[in-house]
Amino acid sequence: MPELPEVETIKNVLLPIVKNRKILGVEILRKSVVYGLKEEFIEFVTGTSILNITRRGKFLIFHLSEQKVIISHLRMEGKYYELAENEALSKYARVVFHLDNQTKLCYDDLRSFGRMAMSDEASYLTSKPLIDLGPEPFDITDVNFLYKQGQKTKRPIKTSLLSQKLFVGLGNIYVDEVLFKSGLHPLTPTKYLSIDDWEMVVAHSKSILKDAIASGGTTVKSYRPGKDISGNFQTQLRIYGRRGQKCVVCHRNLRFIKVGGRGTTFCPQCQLHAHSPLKIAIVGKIAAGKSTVLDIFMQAGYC
DNA sequence: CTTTTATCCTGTGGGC
DNA sequence: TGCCCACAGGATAAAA
Repeated sequence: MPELPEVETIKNVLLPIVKNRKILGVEILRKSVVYGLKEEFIEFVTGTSILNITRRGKFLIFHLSEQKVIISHLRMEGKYYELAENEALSKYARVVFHLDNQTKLCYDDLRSFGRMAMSDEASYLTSKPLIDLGPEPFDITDVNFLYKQGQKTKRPIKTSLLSQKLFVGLGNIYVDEVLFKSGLHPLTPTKYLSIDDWEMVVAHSKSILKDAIASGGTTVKSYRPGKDISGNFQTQLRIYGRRGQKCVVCHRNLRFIKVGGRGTTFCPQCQLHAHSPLKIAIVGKIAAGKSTVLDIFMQAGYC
């Protein structure tokens, strides 16, 4: 669900609400959401205070007293919100933190894909899962490492960008936006990207993510950064969710394919395959298989 | 080592 | 209406 701008927004909305609150108790309503033993987690958190909340990629980091840290990932549907102690929990509440001001911090997760893990200040950045993350997009000043890393794989560029290993923050929505703006076909083998391509990918990632943060994120389906708050970047999406429509730039029919199992919308005119011929002739007699071949090319998004 | 596949869950919407 | 299937913003462990 949430990508970098949504997690950043959630962090900003949540911090003033829970900062310096002491956690009096914890209820775990779905134990699979917490790594390790339920009792261990409750013991770990109870009695600590929430000193700060930060973000690393799409992970939320709760900094507690006693050098304790909770790493929280919302995956598709996770969300945090505060309720008064006497208010009823939602059907999808998975973890509830009881605070010292008659309120409770609720973690809701319809699909229960989200996870929370215990860690500490000394090691959370250098142990899994954060250890494998690439840099924050806003910290990138030199794209050379991306070019070098990219040379090693022929995986589709979209898959590489979603992996969070080159740099963090892009999910299925923003990666389609970035590739569209960069004029790159989502199936382009990563090794074919030039230094200039990487410059463009990084520049557009920064500007799109920055604009999305300024809009409070994108509200698709159920995302809410907080109670009664929703993002509105969805009005600025130029390619994501426009399946079946025409390109906002060239007015050709947009194409929808699967890349690494993820739904992908792109413009066949504005996003050409890098380093592939622009024209191919297919000749043959009737029933020789020309249209079959054409279908395969079209399926792959070459024409 | 890299890359692909299966999996964790629940709900919604389209087609028949 | 009911049923079945495809799809949904993500990451990870296991398998290949």
